[in-house]
Amino acid sequence: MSQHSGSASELSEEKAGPKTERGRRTLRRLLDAAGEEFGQRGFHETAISHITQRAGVGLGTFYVYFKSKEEVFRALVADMGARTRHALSESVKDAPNRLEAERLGIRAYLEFVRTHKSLYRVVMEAQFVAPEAYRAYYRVFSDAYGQQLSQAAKRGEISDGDTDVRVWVLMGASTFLGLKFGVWEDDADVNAVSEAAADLMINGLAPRANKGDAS
Amino acid sequence: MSQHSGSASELSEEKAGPKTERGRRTLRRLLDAAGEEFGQRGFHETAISHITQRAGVGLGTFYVYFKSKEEVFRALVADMGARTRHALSESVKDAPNRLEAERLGIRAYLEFVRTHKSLYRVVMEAQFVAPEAYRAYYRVFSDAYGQQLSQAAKRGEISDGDTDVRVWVLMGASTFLGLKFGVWEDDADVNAVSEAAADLMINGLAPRANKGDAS
DNA sequence: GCCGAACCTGAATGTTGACTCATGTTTCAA
DNA sequence: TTGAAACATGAGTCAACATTCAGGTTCGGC
Repeated sequence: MSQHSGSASELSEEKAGPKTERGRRTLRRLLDAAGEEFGQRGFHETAISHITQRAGVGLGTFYVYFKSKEEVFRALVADMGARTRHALSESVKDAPNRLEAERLGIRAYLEFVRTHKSLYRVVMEAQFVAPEAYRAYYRVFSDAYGQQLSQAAKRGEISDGDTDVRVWVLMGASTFLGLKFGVWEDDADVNAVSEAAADLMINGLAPRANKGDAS
Repeated sequence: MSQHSGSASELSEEKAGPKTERGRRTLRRLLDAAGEEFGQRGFHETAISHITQRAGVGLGTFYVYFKSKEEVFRALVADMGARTRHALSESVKDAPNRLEAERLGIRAYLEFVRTHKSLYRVVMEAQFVAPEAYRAYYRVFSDAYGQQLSQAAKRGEISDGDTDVRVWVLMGASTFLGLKFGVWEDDADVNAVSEAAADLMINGLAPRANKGDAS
């Protein structure tokens, strides 16, 4: 209901980025500043004036680029989603099989979180500030992830099992590892952590049948 | 610095619950109302007046029992921690071994989340509203969980591995399952979900060596 | 060297809501 | 019965922003 924006040509409902170079630069400054502030102080502790000050622009300028505080926040969540997906698919690109892809994925994810702590916190806070954006973030993720797992199972690279459940178990594991070892303890050995985690995800907790291991 | 509360006998720094029955009842009403409101609308969307109205008391009464909005919130997080720990240790009480305990724990956790959605959301939001309480919540959890895993490994009931990492992987998995199948899709089959999850945690993704399974 | 579009600005507005406090009311031990 | 401790109350205070707006400034094509 209430879908009457006026002009008939804009189906996508308002968009249109900056027209000049100056505008694009200002937009980027605002986005970066917002990411830092939201990530550091959280959504509610961050005032628009904090963002504009950090960006080095006037308060009013903010509203030239965004309709509201929530809007930047949503933009940041979407941005983080795109970047994360990109980083992960890159890191997994030439994995020989799914188990190896998992291993690589976990490591890449941890490293990515470390180098994007602010945006990572933004995504997590989105659960409360922008629930729809949060769900969308994980929906996109889980859809792609589920595809991969199903196909791998079909190929026999991994055992059969409930894909949906597996996806959420794996995303949860990565997310918590990211929080603990990426954000809170950013001095931990990423390598060791991701190896241990991958081992658990691949082999489970069950005791190994035979201890003999040929190199 | 600045530790001069006056009376010398109060080492624990302010506490002292209600003295009368009336007081205890009012306190409980406020806590319950706060849990509901915070869980439903979130910390920042909840006004103290919402809480007192739901509790059926005057606005000022709130401040008879709590020093601030944050304080109730923290109390709720602590309460949820205690309840969750209790529910889980009960459910796992007579598991024959650790793998079985994991299976039971996951199911119990999911069920618990379903029946305590509001407080569950409060705990998650604590990450941003009361970070210290949030970390404490997981610290207590992971300490106990780590103990269990280490001992089980020593007993040979589970394979060896980095306990700290495992604890966080498992907590993350449960938390996300709780969010997805406990809060968001509360019509999913808890049984199926927890079985599938337990299977993954216990056996991992790796293809089973021999398909033959003797009952 | 001019014009309109694009962009910039920060003082002013208006709302919201946590917290205070002066004033009751209830309880209960003596 | 009584007085004081415990409890209850809600109008009023006050600071903190999000958002608006009326009035600039800069830029690129001509």
